[in-house]
Amino acid sequence: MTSPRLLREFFARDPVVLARDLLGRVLFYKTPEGLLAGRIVETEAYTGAADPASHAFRGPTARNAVMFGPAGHAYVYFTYGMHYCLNVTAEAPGTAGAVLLRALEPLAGVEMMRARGDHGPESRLLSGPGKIGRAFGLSLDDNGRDFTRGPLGLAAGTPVPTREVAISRRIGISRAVDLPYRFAVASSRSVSK
DNA sequence: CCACCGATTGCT
DNA sequence: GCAATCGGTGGT
Repeated sequence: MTSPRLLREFFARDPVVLARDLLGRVLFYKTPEGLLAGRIVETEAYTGAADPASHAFRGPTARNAVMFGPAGHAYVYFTYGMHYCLNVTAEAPGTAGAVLLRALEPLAGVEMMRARGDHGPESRLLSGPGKIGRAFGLSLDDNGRDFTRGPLGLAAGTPVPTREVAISRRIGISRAVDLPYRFAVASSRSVSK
């Protein structure tokens, strides 16, 4: 997981496969104020035309444009009037696909995360997609960032064995509710509720 | 142009 | 169980 080219290949796959493979890897964000990082413990896959729950289901729009671009870029969307959620794009250009990062275990920058207002237990600072957006200070300015270059990126981390992976239905959606596209590290206290 | 509603969270 | 809070989306 070092060269931009190898990273690009890693991301440019079926988002369902990518969502599983992202577990255990490390998401980092090098901000001017310091390093933020977390171990990925919960993800969800969203595909395109075949997935009614995906923002890309009805085709390209201004909001979902990066989902149709090259893999390995941040798709950040604003929802419920207050939350910013982070995805990493998948698939080849022209084909929509993304993985929603739903929960991380904090590894670095806990002070900075707390400074943004969450005073709960450390293990719960990043235990939900909206909480990741808040703790990392994400906004629409981050939409489209290249994970293979910029301050936002992925480090190898440690592999998660199959017996530790819990596969289930996606959370908070009203369509395509039966697809087993959610992946979580069973033993982690940081998985969303 | 307008009305609806969401890939959420936290409090009652 | 439900309010907060607002821009994207789709229909008129």
